[in-house]
Amino acid sequence: MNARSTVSLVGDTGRGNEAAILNAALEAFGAKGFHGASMRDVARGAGTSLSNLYNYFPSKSRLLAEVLRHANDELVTRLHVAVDEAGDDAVSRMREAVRAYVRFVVDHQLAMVVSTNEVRYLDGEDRERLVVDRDATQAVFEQIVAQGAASGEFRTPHPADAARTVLSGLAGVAQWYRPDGRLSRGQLAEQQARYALALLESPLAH
Amino acid sequence: MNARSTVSLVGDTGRGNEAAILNAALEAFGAKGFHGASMRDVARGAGTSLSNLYNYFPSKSRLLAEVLRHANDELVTRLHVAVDEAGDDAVSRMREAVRAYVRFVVDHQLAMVVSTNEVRYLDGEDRERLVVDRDATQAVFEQIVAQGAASGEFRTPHPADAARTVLSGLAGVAQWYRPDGRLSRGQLAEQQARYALALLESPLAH
DNA sequence: CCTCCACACGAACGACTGTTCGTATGCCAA
DNA sequence: TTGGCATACGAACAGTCGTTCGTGTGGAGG
Repeated sequence: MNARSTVSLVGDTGRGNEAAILNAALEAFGAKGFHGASMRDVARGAGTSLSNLYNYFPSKSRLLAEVLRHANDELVTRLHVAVDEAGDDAVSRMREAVRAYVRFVVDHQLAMVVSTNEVRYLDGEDRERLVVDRDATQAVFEQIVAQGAASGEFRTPHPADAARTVLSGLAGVAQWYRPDGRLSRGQLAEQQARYALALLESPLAH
Repeated sequence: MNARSTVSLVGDTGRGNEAAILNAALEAFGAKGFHGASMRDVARGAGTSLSNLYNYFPSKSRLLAEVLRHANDELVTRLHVAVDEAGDDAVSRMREAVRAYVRFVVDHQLAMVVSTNEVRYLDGEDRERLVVDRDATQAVFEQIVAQGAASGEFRTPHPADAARTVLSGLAGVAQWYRPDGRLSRGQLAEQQARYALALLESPLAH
């Protein structure tokens, strides 16, 4: 079945066409890249006029920043819910964190791709804010790995480096995943969880 | 020490300013992205005139294609040398392949970043040719993992998927590596090799 | 000497870019 | 009714884009 979710990243915000513009911007930036997509592309996708975009966002780069912020918020929320609902041991928590991450990639692949590929076009405050938000994601994984290293559940040295490598691999999933692929959403999540636990040298995981 | 190599990706090609143009294009595309960088940027970086670029490359996208082809050629060459010089067992071959890959990332980080981030702006024959070339890289890793799975050196199921995950993680290194980081080139290569072997569930590796 | 070819340049073209301006509509509060 | 505010639009601006054109130079081969 493996159908791609058609749920938009941004739900209604209560401000006229704001959500439509944000989702259209995500589509445009995802399809053509930040500099390859024009504000006219975004307006067309949102079903509104070019000049009306500037009633919501003061510039193109700020529009990108808002798109990325919405994407990261959704990811962080999902991660915290998943980890909170997991057991107390590091293996369980890591497994659930990876599962949640992969499910986000499958549900909002475009958002993930844009997040990793276009973030470098931000500058100034917008960039700093997003870096801080992204560090929060990394901290979730780092803390779990540190816990597992302390308890003996993970035997990998340099927990912080290992956590980053796991995250790097997960982000990579968005680059090659195809909704019509061989594995279902759940199977992919399970497989990635196994890879992560193996990389962390968890003796009991397999 | 960790000094970044200052060796250019493309050596002299025997055709006037060709190498300078290719290297300048790599710098420009890496700094601003394919659509963010202009042909005028490339010309300035190469120390030549805008119109002269078209004596060497018929279009901007073809210029990108040639840059990516040079980068991939260098990577594939290094990989084959490393694997050929390794022992016969899969663990040794994988370790050397990962080491060579990481060393390429360190030596030519910009080329690696551009390869992963800008390849999607190619289309038509240029894109197809690069996909074929990239499959050759993947095949090197897939074959090693398959060998190790058959011999029992690797216990991971679905060798092809595992190989892609390893490669995906290695490509990710280029996104976060900094020459002034804590680890030396050799230490980073060693660490990534350990991660790869652990992910492949190699019982003897650690 | 002459021709050819590789290499180099400045100027220009039409298309497209992000952004601004002036204006209009309709709704809510006073 | 009046005023203000959020939302919406078309037209226009100044700048940049990739690409082409015409021209020029200098060395190699006949």
